[in-house]
Amino acid sequence: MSKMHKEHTLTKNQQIIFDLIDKSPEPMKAYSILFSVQKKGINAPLQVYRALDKLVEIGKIHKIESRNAFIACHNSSCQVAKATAFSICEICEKVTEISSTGLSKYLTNFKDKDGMKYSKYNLEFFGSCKKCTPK
Amino acid sequence: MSKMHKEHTLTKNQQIIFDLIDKSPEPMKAYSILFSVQKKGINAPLQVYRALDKLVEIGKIHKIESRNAFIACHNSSCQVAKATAFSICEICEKVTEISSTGLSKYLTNFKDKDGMKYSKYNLEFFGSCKKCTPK
DNA sequence: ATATTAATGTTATATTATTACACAATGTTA
DNA sequence: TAACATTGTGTAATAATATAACATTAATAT
Repeated sequence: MSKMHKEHTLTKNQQIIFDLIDKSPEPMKAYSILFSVQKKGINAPLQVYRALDKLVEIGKIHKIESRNAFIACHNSSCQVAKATAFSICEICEKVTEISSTGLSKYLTNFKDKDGMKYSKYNLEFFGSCKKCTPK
Repeated sequence: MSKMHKEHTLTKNQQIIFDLIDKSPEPMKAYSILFSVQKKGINAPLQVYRALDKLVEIGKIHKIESRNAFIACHNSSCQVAKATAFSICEICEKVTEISSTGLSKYLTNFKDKDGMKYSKYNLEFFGSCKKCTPK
């Protein structure tokens, strides 16, 4: 039992769409996914959005909110999408999921002064990646 | 010189739209802003989006990415929109800007293991606010 | 004054996402 | 296994969010 979260058997549409996102080196947008899977019989936006919703829900993919795009989860410690952090290069748009135990501990334990109970967070860092930063 | 950021003189459209957002108890969406300001001579989406872009740029308002909505900045320490954190109640959709020196210090100084240089971050916490949390 | 930059007004269009409805597959559970 | 509930599918239509392109005007800088 090394997996952090329950295995879900993906349905056909979910599997097709997950595989596509998982293989993509960059975040994918819903309509670009749609165009890519039309040869596989997925014809309508809703079919894509439904699969995306489910995949996000079970933590197989994450939505990059500032980009309206989706990437596969490569971080077993981001317990079912409850605690996500990304770095985003504003030059080349490369997005990387951050897996820092320190960061996730800090944020998971963070309490605001209003005593609000948090069940989830999403953090997006912006900057320029190593490649795009002039020496 | 108590202000954290340079004063910008807002243009007419910018001022109208800022005032509206500033008075709103909840985040406002672009098209709801558009409907509200049509009596004041702002007729087209682009006029709203242009003002919003500028207001975000100078730090007078922030965009809540997960909601596609905008709130006025009430946090002098969020240096021109470079470092923003919000708490979002998933029940009543109340959004509050978090001003925690500890949090902003921690995140501003955070370095990932790829050595990426960050110039900005946005953090959104989700949960249920005091009002919406059953005792 | 004139060059430059920033903002405006307008039309059209692109992109992102959801509603509504009918039906099929799968999973309980009695 | 029959009945029921739940989840997923397919399709059409439409809503909601955001930008492109172009002409013009206002503000700022030299």
